[in-house]
Amino acid sequence: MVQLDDLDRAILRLLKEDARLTISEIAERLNRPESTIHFRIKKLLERGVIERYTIILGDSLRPKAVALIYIQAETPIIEDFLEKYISYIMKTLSILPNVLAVARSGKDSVVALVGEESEDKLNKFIDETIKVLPTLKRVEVIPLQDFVKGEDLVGFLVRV
Amino acid sequence: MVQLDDLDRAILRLLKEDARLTISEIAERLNRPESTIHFRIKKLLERGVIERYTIILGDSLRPKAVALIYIQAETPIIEDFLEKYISYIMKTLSILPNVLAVARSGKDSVVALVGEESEDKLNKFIDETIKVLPTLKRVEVIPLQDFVKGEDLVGFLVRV
DNA sequence: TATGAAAGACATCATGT
DNA sequence: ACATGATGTCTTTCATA
Repeated sequence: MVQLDDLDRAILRLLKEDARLTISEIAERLNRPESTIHFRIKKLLERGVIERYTIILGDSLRPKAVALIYIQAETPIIEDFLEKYISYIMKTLSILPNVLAVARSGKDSVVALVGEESEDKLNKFIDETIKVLPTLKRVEVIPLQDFVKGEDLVGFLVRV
Repeated sequence: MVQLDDLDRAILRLLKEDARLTISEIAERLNRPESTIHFRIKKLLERGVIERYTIILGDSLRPKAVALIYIQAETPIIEDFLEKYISYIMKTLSILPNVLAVARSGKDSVVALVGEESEDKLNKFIDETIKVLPTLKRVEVIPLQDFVKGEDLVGFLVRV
């Protein structure tokens, strides 16, 4: 479906590190003419290989305490209600500003990535805002510390 | 620690959506002179509020099946060995290209975000590459489907 | 810190190899 | 895929408030 050659990949890698590199800088580093780099990036955008450009926010704006929350919904008497439970939970979580990401997990579960300024606030948030949602059967909290890979994930997700 | 006014926040929000907006476009949208926008962005970069610029890769390069893996390490006879177990697990996972993120979780656990082209390949990868690591006590797989928030997380993390 | 104006750098496009 | 040149736009800097 996607055909990328070495040059495409090299360009993508450079832009991933620093999307503000100018075409001439990229051209110089890869020893190719500017016109070629320009053409390639244009194509990568047209093909949707590059979806969009964005910024990663620094430490000062990032929550200091983050955790994954695994939420299992109650099994309703009427089976069709499960979908309603799930979509209610997901929508409610999505609205909250310190919920960084929400995804469904299997038939009856939802996973959320949450962040707060401190551990205390995070625990308070989980107890007072998440655990009180209706139709929950089980809530597991998986704290995340010390990222070894994907560290700037939080700086990418955090809103301002 | 960080002092952001409304203009800073407005700029950050625009850049988060599209970091290729030119200074003049931003200036126009926010009804401020270009030099002011330029000055603000410069300051945001200097202060590290904006950490860096990057690209988000599109669907074609993203793994179709992603899951969180919760890994608990064995409790060693000699307590000091736990740290060695954990750091071995984390380092090993980090090297793998389809492991998108790795973080520690508490004393004896690690969480990894993994992605593969298909569910089959993902399960195969988990069985053949993750579960066979030494010193594991417990491995929980939490599949992620249908992101409702933070959807382009995968396009942000995926490598090329 | 904000602004306006000027200078230089850059992206973009057309054309041809 | 690469080269070149023309064009308009954008960034950057600086003097000033």
